[in-house]
Amino acid sequence: MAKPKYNIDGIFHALGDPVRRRIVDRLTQGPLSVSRLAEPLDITLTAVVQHLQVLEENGLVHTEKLGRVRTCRIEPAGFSILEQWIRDHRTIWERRLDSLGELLDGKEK
Amino acid sequence: MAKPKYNIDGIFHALGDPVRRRIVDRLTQGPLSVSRLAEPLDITLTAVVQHLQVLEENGLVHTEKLGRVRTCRIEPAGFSILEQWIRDHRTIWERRLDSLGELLDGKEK
DNA sequence: CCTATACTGAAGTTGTTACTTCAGTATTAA
DNA sequence: TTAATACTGAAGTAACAACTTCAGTATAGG
Repeated sequence: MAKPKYNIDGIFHALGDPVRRRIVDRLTQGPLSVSRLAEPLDITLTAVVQHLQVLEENGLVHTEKLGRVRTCRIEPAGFSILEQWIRDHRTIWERRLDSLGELLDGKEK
Repeated sequence: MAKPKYNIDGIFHALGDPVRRRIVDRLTQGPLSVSRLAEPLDITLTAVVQHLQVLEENGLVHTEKLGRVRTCRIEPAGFSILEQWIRDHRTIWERRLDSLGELLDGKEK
């Protein structure tokens, strides 16, 4: 599959899709094959593979094929880039976090 | 303008666009009017307003109109949701951050 | 060997997104 | 009161994104 680009643009884009975030969520509980990953998602295997490509291109997931099974696992690189972006920007909005408590309480995850 | 939704889906989508991130970057240095914001971006004013709508709908920017000028500033709410998402997921990939140093060194911002 | 499994790749469809143009409406300033 | 400024809104276009179908290929098991 394609090599990771590690740019913040693609990382935001990759994580902006709910299916891809769901894939990421499931992978945080351990590695899975493509077809195991696809089971609970009601889209075709092909679509899952396409999502995995996006995730892998952006350094969020790493996959490796052994025999006929491709195993997928979380790749921390992309997440670190994202975390770094947040860190770089946090100081600025932190100043205005004073009256934010009530907002966070009513948030959705 | 539209009211913020505060969902992680829209927040990732909003920040996935380089023009919108550039707007955010500029606003972290202080509030600006729509036309001042538009100056360095070589797209139409209308396009800038559309980007601002996306940012505002997702709680990343707040705008307020006084007279004929709409002033835009950073809104911490959306960023906090994002930060929370990262926090919720970080522990999982942290375990695999061992051999990551070299990756982060060669990264682009 | 033969069949099932686990993907892979190309190509097409549909909806969404980023952008444009153009024609407005308020404000402010002269 | 006129003209410039600062947006606003509707409508259209082009590119892209998410998905599908279908027709493969490679491996594993019986």
